[in-house]
Amino acid sequence: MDDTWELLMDLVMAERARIPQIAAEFRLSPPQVHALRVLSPEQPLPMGRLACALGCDASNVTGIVDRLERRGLIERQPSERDRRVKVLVVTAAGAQVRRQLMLRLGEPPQAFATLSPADRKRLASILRRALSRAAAAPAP
Amino acid sequence: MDDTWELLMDLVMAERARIPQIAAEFRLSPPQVHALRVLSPEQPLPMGRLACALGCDASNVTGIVDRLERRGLIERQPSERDRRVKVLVVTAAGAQVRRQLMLRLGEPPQAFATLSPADRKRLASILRRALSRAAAAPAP
DNA sequence: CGCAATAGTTGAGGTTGTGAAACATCGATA
DNA sequence: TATCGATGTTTCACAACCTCAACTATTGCG
Repeated sequence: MDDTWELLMDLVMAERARIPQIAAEFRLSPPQVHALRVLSPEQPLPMGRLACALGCDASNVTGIVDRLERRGLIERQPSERDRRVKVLVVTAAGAQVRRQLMLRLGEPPQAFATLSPADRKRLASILRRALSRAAAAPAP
Repeated sequence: MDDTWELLMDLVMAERARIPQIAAEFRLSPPQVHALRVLSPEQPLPMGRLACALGCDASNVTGIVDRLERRGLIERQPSERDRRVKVLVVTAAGAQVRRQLMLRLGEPPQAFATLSPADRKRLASILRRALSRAAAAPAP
């Protein structure tokens, strides 16, 4: 009788499908979008940390970064503290693309734009409760 | 100040990341999981319709179906009405794997298991309203 | 019949992903 | 200080995914 999660899953699936489409609008692949999302222009990140954020192997990140760098969106720079690591810096061009990308990704779907303010407020409140609990109970 | 959508997006992203992991548990790839999810054992589907459901090219589906068929989870069968189309039938083994897969995919995350019944009820109500509006306003 | 349209496959080319091995570098230890 | 295990990145081999264009077989219509 409790189909709450099922409903939410429908939404997750519907939104999931939007990402490849938005990626294509920017001539990027979904992993490239994910990477650009993670890479803040204000805070360079070592490759290893990007791999961790993307949840994939470090050797895989090499290729993704290669292609983003080839387009001039990011740059590898040697770290000053540790000569093994290369930090990823978002270029000016990359920052501009990223800005528009984030805007596009952040657009709420029609379904939510038409919800009443009261519903939105309630929804936000419930979600905050749920997410805070998720954060408070990490894997052992 | 309305971060409702942002909160929901966090949830979508978190759930999105779960799928490759669950797929790996079943020794399947994410597209294979998606395909098996779409293919109901009770209702065979032509390849073209599967391609449509997966949102990808028909030529791509050929390979995905190849691999699912090689594992004995589904079968290609000639359609009786149209000798061009091949309908995809879930085998007995496929139906069993699918059953467990759906169970695993349907598990609500901890965050929702700990929500109060009242919150769940409110959440379901709001989501139903949002999704019904989304369905009522399709693309032109 | 002739022929455009449709369902599926094939092949080329690019991207994602993993795992193993190589390499340079770091940090701790003897 | 010399060594040695651990770490960050890359490279390679391999499998899967994905698209596009071309191809075959079949359908349904004029």
